[in-house]
Amino acid sequence: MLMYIDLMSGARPTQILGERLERLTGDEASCCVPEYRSMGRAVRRSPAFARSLERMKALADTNRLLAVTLLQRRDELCACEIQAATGLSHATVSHHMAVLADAGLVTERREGKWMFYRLAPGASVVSP
Amino acid sequence: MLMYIDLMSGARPTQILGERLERLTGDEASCCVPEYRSMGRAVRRSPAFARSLERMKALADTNRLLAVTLLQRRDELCACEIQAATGLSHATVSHHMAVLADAGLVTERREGKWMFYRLAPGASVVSP
DNA sequence: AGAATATGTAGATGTCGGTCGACACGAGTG
DNA sequence: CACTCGTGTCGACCGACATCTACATATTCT
Repeated sequence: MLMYIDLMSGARPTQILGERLERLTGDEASCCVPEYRSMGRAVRRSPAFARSLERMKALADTNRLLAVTLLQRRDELCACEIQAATGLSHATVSHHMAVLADAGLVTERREGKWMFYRLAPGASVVSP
Repeated sequence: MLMYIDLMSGARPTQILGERLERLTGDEASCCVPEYRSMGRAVRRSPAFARSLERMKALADTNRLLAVTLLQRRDELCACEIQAATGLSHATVSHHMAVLADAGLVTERREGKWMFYRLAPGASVVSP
């Protein structure tokens, strides 16, 4: 079971290793050219980069990853069920689900007193 | 451009929503059944869960995600190039690349004084 | 209306980890 | 051998965030 996560949609894996190695063996004393500085800034400025980072941060927590994993099995869960599965206080669960929702990984649906969560379509799980 | 990240390979997305809703509308006062507690513990104990969490944590940092993104374009980079791109001290770069290597996302190759990094085959990037 | 339940919000606190400086080590070079 | 350069390791600092308690809000039921 795999999870798709988009990571820099605009990136193109150009293979210019030869050019770099040529520069390395040149007469330059150091391989740390300032070109890499601007390249790093350009990547960091990209909105796709910020979005990918936000999703990674959202999934880089034990309880949030647990919630997402459980949402893969039961396709919808209410907040109190997630609270039971994680053993956290309801306040912490509310915080975690808000983080997942802000990252676009889960969708919220209110039904009376209950709050139901689903995996967002963009974060859907596919079996290979 | 997508990145494959395995997330709980043993999970099977069974659809027992009807069963759960039936229990919700039953005579039980609360929907928070202790069954979810044991399910949460079972998922957390899984080695696949720990591995997925480790990878997510490894990618949930600005500079590490930047390094991985750059490794998608230039398929190999040395440590000093990553240092130039991130603007960090060499100590911090060394720490970050060790985290990525421990997570199985990059491979290290030593060549004299230089340390070269690549994306690990398991973390390869595929275009849809 | 009042009580009980489910969830959201605010503030406080404690811990994790990102960061750097200092030192060590190995490799190439004069 | 002495020196420089690239990198790894250790210790400390500090900001971010996960967590809780307490209170607030909304909904359902009596």
